[in-house]
Amino acid sequence: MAVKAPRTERGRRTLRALLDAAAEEFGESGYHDAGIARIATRAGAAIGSFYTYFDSKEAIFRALVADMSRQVRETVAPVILAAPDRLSGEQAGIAAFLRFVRQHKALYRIIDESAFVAPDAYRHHYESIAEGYAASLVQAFGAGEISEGAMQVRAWAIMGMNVFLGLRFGVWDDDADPEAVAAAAAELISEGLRAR
Amino acid sequence: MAVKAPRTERGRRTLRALLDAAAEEFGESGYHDAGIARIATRAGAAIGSFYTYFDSKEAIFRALVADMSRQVRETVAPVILAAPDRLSGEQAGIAAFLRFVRQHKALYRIIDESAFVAPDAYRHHYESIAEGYAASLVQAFGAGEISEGAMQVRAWAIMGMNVFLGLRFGVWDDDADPEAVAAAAAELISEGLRAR
DNA sequence: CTGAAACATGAACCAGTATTCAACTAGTAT
DNA sequence: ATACTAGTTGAATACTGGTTCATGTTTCAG
Repeated sequence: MAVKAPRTERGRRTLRALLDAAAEEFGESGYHDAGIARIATRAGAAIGSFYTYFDSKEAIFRALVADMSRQVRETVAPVILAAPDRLSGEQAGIAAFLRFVRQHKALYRIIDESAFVAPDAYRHHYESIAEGYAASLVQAFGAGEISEGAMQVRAWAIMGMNVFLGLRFGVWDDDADPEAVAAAAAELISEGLRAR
Repeated sequence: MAVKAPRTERGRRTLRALLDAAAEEFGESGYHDAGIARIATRAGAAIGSFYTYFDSKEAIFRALVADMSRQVRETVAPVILAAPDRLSGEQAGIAAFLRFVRQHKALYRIIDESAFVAPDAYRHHYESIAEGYAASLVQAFGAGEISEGAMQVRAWAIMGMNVFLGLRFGVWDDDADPEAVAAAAAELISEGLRAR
């Protein structure tokens, strides 16, 4: 088993501390330069305790990816769903995503790096988002809100947009106004570039 | 110096062979699992010869990123410029990019991984593309082809779309028709999602 | 209280691999 | 021909850092 479940309260605390410490360490140093010893130290635990809960460096990394994947979806999805229609939801979703990225830069890096450390986890993350996204596009089409088109392609295109905007205006640049970026992006998605 | 210039024809051949071998090795195994010894073997050279031309593993990786960054731009940019207008150029550009990715999956992976191995190189790659992209959008706006809007944001958004479509329909999925994907994406960029 | 299971500890181990280096060969200019 | 420079070689080195493990401590059910 990659991750061993603790049986006491003390164990749960240590496990939680290790996960939090790992998020910081991986986020700051990247997978390669992150060290088990440093993760343990950050968590106020010994190296041996690390191996009480995780089989390997990769195991804790995968656990983190799953954890964050869930966090992103649980943060953004409700915001989109709360909107009155798909297109206004778009803007709210992008803004929510940008704010999330700002507050969790480390986590964002980790998901990106999973493309190389744990490709299957990475793929699963984006495929599950794309699936939900495509489904909601189909629904919006049914409601007459959006035009006909290849929803799979659209879902991936919009996801890529979000990810790059998150990188550029969330991780790299702290000053840009998330709402303004989201507005420009949402307008692109809704109306396209063509002059009217 | 990170990369030492050869002084003879023989040296240039070896350097070239090492770069090609490194592209294969990094592409197949990723930065971490790639080995200098294996790169040298693939190139038909000795380990020592590797260090005749490159200071370190990271040095050859950076050299590759720069090399590929150039290749991508030199492949896609002319296709876009050859188009009669910005919007039809968009579709041609996406299709060209998808085809490029298919033919150079390894290279594509390397640029992506540079985000973690050589963040400055990664940033430089996308910033230089975004810059050219934004400039051409401004020009298209001047020509009355596209609407007003934040060109920086648009450039990054469209770049992100391309990258994700490249990943999903270029690297992961060989079967999808690049032209069809490009058409759907270009239509999204030009017209947006809104039903008319 | 008591014993067993869960948990904690960190020095030591060891595998993998980037890098060095001293001896050698090929090429070239004078 | 000679000498000098560029290029080649791969075993040995050096070092990093993930993982193991024997020993000690805490928790808690009965």
